[in-house]
Amino acid sequence: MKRPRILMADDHAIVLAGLRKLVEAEGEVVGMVEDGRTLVDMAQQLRPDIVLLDISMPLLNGLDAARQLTKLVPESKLIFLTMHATPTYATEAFKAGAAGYLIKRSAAVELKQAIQAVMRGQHYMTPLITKDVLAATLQSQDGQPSKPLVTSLTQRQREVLQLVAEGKGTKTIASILNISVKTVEFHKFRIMGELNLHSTAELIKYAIAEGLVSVST
Amino acid sequence: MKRPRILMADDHAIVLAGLRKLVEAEGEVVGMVEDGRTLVDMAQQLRPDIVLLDISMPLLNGLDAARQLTKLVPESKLIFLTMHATPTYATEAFKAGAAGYLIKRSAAVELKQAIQAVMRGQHYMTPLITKDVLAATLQSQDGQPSKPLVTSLTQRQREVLQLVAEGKGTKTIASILNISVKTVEFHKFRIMGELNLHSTAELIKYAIAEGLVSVST
DNA sequence: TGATGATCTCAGGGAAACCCTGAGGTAGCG
DNA sequence: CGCTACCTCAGGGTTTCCCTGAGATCATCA
Repeated sequence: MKRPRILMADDHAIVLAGLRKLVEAEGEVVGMVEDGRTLVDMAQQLRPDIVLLDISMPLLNGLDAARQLTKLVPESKLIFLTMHATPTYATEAFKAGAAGYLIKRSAAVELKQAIQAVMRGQHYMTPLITKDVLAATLQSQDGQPSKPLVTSLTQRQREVLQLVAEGKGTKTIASILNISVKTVEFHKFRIMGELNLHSTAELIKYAIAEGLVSVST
Repeated sequence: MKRPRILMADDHAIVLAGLRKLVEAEGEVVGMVEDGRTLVDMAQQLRPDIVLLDISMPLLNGLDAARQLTKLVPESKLIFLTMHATPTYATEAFKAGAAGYLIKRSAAVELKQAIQAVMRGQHYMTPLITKDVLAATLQSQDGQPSKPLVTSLTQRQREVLQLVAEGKGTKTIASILNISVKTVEFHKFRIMGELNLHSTAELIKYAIAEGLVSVST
């Protein structure tokens, strides 16, 4: 197989230098950039086989950079390597034209697998989040597949979730909503099943991430 | 100069693997771990010359790990390598016994400089934030020291709080810390009293606001 | 119209956590 | 030495957690 020419983009310079050592085992690193705008410029000049990029970058974020690159340099395969492990970011990445999605918690060997997969014309997603991504897409077949998962909850479930995240006890929530404690417990149970969460702590962090409640209170 | 034995800690596996390649040019990498608690264990066994560690790590954050390591393995020099570029974290790190502080935006060459500096018994701080650190120090001379961190809690209380906020159950926390469930409950009780909080939900939001844990994980 | 699916409602019940009180052990310090 | 701070743990009543089963309502669809 042809040795791919690779352009790398990450705003963490020291991390980028380290990753280069790993990537050099799989291909030729033709450039390294530290912001999205420079990435778009360099990609047009270098026309690399693979662009390895982060999402969080100055001047232009990785998702918007990807949307431009799919039009400007359609022959380059895009592989995201980011700390974001949420299904929302992953689906956005693929909608933006990505061929691969890794997270920084992924094992180093996944980098090799992803590069080889996209060079074969295949897609690659880190197994660490495939389950969540599938769950998210299945639940939103009709509507936009990239909306936050909170929309898959019912009205009542969102009410309960917010009160839980605000620190209200089960009994308090029951009296606020004029339902029994058992019903509140049931809603929490269903919410956790729906979102694939397994503790009240995760429930609260989810509500915070979705903006249902604020941390400053 | 003696070739230093280095232990590395970062919860981003793929980043860690890349950094290893850089570090191997400066010393012998004797181990790599992905959480703070394993770091403390391994450091006691390996007694490395240098510990290169992140702040954000599961089970035990890097700052608390450093506080333990300065007592348990005082001969090991601690170099932080983190994405946190705020003076607060940097000063906390040095108060916790660090000999070096880098951020992930630092240039790769700084890694070499930091390692060599601490091996000579000197300290190293990335020039990217020295100005801010000095400004913060001067500002805190006259007025109150600006410290939003969880310093009012004891070491043990912070450990429990982090695990609670990570979504671990009381029984799980007890086994991780090798103490009884009752002791874990007691710590939570004292933490809530100390912080004037009244539910696990508020506890979690507090930990998030203080940066003990991240919502995106 | 009857069937179906989605939702809300609630109970049972064992396990676990919550909340508080009391109390012993250890380390540092004046 | 006494004092303080901290960690440790038990007891025990109350509450919540987690899951299963089940009836009621309502909109939609065949």
